Amino acid sequence: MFELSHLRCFVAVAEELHFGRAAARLNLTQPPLSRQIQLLEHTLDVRLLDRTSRSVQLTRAGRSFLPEARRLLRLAEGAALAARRTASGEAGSLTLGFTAVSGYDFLPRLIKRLRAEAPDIDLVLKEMVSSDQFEALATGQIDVGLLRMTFNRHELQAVSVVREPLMLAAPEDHPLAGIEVVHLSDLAGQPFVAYSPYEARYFYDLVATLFAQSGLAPHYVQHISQIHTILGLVKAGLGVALVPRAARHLGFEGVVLKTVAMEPPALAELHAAWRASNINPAIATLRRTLSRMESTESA
Amino acid sequence: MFELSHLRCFVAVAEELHFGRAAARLNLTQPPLSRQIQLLEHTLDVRLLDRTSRSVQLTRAGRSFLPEARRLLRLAEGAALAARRTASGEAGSLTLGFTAVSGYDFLPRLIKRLRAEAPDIDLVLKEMVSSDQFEALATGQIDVGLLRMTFNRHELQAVSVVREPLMLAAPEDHPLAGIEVVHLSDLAGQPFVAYSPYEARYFYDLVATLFAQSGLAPHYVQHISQIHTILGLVKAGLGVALVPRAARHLGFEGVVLKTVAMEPPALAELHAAWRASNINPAIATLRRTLSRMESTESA
DNA sequence: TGGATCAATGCCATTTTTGTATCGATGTTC
DNA sequence: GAACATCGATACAAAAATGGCATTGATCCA
Repeated sequence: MFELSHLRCFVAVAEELHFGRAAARLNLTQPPLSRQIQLLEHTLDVRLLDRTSRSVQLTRAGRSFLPEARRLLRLAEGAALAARRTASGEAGSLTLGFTAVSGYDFLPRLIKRLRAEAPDIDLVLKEMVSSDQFEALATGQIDVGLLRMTFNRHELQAVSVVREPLMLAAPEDHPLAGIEVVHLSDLAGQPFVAYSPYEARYFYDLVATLFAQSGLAPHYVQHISQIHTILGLVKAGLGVALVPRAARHLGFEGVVLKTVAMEPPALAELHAAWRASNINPAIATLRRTLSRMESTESA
Repeated sequence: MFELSHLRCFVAVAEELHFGRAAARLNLTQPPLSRQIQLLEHTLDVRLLDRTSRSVQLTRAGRSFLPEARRLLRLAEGAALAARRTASGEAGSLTLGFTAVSGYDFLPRLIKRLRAEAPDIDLVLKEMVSSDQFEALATGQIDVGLLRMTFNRHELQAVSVVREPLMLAAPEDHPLAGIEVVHLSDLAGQPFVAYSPYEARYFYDLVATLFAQSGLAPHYVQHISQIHTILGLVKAGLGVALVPRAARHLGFEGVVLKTVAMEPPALAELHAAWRASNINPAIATLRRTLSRMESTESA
């Protein structure tokens, strides 16, 4: 497997397209640089550069690899900086992670309440997908996450803050748009804009389970991670989709949302979660706000 | 600077919390493993693990570094795989990158047209920020990007597809919500929900330039990358914001959009761009669709 | 108190990396 | 066409890095 130093060599040659100048830039001589590139290519089993005694050109694979290499080097530098910053100890406030969908309605409501009840809490907001939030909670990068729980995580405490049904999203001129209440069987054979199994795993599973239990096999036409993009594709006529009810707060033009009759209803659940061992006092304040929201408001 | 092999050592020890077992896992003996960890710590100038002869514990910095280390290792593996896949040559269709905002209106319209005019084009959609699209265009990962041009890129060909003014987003119960046409001077002193200088660089610069030219210094309260999240925070009362007119297609509940009087108007411009040397014939088809949209439709 | 466990350190052998010198290929000039 | 310059690859030797064995020091348990 390659090392980051190999990537540095590759990036230098790829940018200079000249082994001598690249070597000078790395404070090496040309022969070891030549050998490092060969090592890298051997490790990958991919030719990254076509070279003669007179010219160096990136192959197609080399051109594809270059931004990846740069990205890895950049992330490595960032990781080193972040480690030093963490070690130096920086005072925190309350860092709140949140998913995109929670930003449509729940987050605004939470923030409004929090500002009214605890105006001295300094809030830092970080949008990230639920899987990234789990890691960020474990490491203390965020204090609280608004996320989708996929299975029991005993190191976290969590409360359910939103339970909402899925609704059908259809173009406003779609046959199903005129029906008051849609049945799952109405979706049979419809082109379907689906969730990405990687980046929107929670919703992908929720919908897949629903279809499996109903014996439906819709025709998937795209896999997308973001709700607003899904609504855009529905608007464009690519198909219909099932989206959490919170999407109605977007008021996406050209798309109608329809109640779907299901028993039991497929509910999308949003949790607020924090690490039990996190001693940040602002978490207790947030928890009180959350419990007051639960008892007085519904999604 | 550290190497990926150092990260492998660290991850093994961090997961095992025992140098002997971690060493066995790496097919090493314990002493060199101990030294590699010391090297890594020395390189970072950060203590990652507190250890006695009896126990190994992650420090706070170590806990923060662990997911970064894992991520780097994962990305490195992915980069190797991707390089091999590229080298083996895979036939493509038309891969289209697009920004989140273009997903609100332009992309759905484009897709609708394209499906009508060229139904045999197999479209692969990838949402990514403009800076990532530039890299993806250069490497052939996407054929065409819907993106914000930040400066002239002579290796790309581009056409402007949307030019839209910024509008003021305010909570519907805000004093400015009742005014028909807002002036920039009305924004003086207002809490302002701003764009992230990293992830929404184009809009950050556009707004910053506008304020600098108008001699305004608003009070920034948050830096956010996604428009719909900005609208959510505006709804929550954190402040007002300037958003591209396309946001009106959202009809975001609780937020009103107001025309802002400016001369010259600050226009947000979206381009379709492709690499001049990309010979994918589907690009020509897309270009024809784009030129027809330009002559018959406006944003 | 003695024995077991486990991370750190010392010393040495092995492996890897780097630099110098040279070779082979290619392009330019006369 | 020959001579020269340029530039990546290869050979050889020296320097640096890595891994293993043996040992030390600290801690825990019976």
